[in-house]
Amino acid sequence: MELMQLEMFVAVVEEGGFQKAADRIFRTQPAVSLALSKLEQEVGIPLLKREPKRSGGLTPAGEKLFKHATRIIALRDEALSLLKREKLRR
Amino acid sequence: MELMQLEMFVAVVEEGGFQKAADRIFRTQPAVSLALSKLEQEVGIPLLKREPKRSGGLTPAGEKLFKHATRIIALRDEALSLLKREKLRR
DNA sequence: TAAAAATACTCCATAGGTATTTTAT
DNA sequence: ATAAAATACCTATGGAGTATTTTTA
Repeated sequence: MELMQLEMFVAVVEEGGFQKAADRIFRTQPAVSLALSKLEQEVGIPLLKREPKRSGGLTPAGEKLFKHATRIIALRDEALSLLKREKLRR
Repeated sequence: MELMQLEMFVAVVEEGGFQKAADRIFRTQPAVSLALSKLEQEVGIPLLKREPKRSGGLTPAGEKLFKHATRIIALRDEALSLLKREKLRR
């Protein structure tokens, strides 16, 4: 599990689709598809309900991961902005 | 910035050295050294005071990142264990 | 049948290992 | 002199792109 995977996962959920998620994070749809397949394989349980046309649904496991993922990403962003400030300080 | 880098960073701080950190996370000392150099390069500011013999010191930026990194890693571990439980549930 | 996701394939970047050198006490 | 980190070098893995196929509402 890596931050980029979590960021992709969050993007898919929030944007409601792989292509839109890909656009948001400057990647391609197959890259997102592959990364999420791999994440699901790693954790050993499906996270997304995949259905063309009406997509973006989460499994129960997906719901749980989503809550944590958003907090993790937020903490990372907070850390990055702290470091950016620290960098300017000198 | 990726979770593995943060995990290595936390390990170095907690273990007080690169070699011991490497042992803890099943990597080699050069792998840890390189990963942390890259992390510092990414954030644009030194995180560790590097001195052979007496190592493990943190810069002010390093202190700040450490606090966030431990929380991020803890959240990840929490998510993983939730998912593991969810997996067993079926 | 048309949208969205998955697959096939190719290529390149890089993460990681072994071996060695450098550094500071 | 010695313990620890950095560097050099090489290889293999996999991440990402383009093109295409599959899926299901």
